[in-house]
Amino acid sequence: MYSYTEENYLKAIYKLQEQSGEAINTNSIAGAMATKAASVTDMIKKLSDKKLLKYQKYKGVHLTDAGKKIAIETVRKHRLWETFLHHKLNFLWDEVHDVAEQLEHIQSEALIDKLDEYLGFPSHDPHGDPIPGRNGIIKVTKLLLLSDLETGKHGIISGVVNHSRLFLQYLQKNGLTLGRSIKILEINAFDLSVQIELDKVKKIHISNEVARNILIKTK
Amino acid sequence: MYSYTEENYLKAIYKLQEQSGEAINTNSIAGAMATKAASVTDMIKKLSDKKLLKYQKYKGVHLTDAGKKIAIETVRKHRLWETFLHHKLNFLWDEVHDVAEQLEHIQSEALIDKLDEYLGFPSHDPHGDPIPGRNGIIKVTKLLLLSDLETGKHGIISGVVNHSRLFLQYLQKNGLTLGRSIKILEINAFDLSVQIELDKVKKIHISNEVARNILIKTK
DNA sequence: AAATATTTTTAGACATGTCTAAAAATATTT
DNA sequence: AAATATTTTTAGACATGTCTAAAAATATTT
Repeated sequence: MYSYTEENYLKAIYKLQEQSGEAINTNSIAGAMATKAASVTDMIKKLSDKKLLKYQKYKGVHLTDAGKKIAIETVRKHRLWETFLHHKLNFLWDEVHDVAEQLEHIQSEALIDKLDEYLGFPSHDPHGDPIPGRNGIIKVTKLLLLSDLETGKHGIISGVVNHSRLFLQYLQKNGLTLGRSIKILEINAFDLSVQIELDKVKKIHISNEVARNILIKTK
Repeated sequence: MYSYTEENYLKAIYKLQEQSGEAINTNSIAGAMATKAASVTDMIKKLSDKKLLKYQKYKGVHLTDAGKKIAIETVRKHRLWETFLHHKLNFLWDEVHDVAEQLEHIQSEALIDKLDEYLGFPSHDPHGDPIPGRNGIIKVTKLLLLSDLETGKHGIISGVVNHSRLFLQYLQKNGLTLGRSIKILEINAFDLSVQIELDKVKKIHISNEVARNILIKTK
């Protein structure tokens, strides 16, 4: 149907669009795709010809419904595969992305449906990101940044902002994994670092930089 | 490392080589790859430059050790994925090939090793074909064609020659699946069709055409 | 508003893999 | 062995996706 490259462009544009809400410019796509602006312009024309996005020269781009559908399907596949790799094959949560980046392009609806069922129709991937349903609907849970919680508040670690391996490994090492309960003990007024209680027993001190990248579900 | 296309050529040449033992000519590769002889010549040159095969103009081709290694790795991946699809995702044995054809090109040694372990280091795929080990060694079991068994002989259905969906579906429908025990009751001298006893209870009549495509392990 | 900086597009090139049509080499028939 | 048939290769083209360098458009500074 669509090439790997096309799917990757659509996915990248979709993610940029979700963040900014506005038309996406050539350079930001080039950044996301690790390619050159000239290449982006070329590809944009192709995707525009295929009615997957709307394009006005020099004005940026936004996905059509058809383009968005493909982007979401690709995200769905990616997150289902990540879940498989983590839950079934025991990959660590910082190891799943690169392989899923390949697996997401396998073309077989039956495969994805059966995988979904095999995994028990998971709602979230190993990083806490929601997995779109086969209908393309994404159930978004309202999460707060740990850095935005006040002293005394508590909640459950439910996602990450930064997805880099370095950050994920740091969290893993310090037991700051999905599902852990946390409580804010003290916020340092000087550097905004936070003292937290993990799982009602362990005390941990984290920087504001870290706190700004952890998503918490409060009840 | 190597492109999908390169891996597919190497796999095709490997399989032709296993069958014939001799140098493989351009046309037979074109047939196996469903492409034109001119395209094969082009690709052969590239693979030859990369030292994956030996090539003499007009004389045909045979794989080097390096080429054979890649071919076997690709076969290993293909058969492990087929096993996964069948055993874990409940694909029928005639449904696994096409998806595995895509999955075999995913590049991650860790993935394949973990998949192998997850599946319990299977020795054979859903069609009874041996799965090469990570060291590239293929354990070949000596099997006989059902059509070559004499009256009164018995054994276990352990493989198929023809891998077409039509044939696999026929076998499935008639209960002629891997692991079933069979005994030759009578061979029709006229058309060489065979009356067999399946699992010591059911009597089935199959044509010689079918018998020539079922592999039996005799003790 | 003119000058300058930045972003985006265009033009032309290249790599990979494919093809058709014609030429060359090899195999088979007479 | 010459004629014919078949197989293989070559030449030149095309599609996809990428790039560099230059041109064009837009945004920002003065």
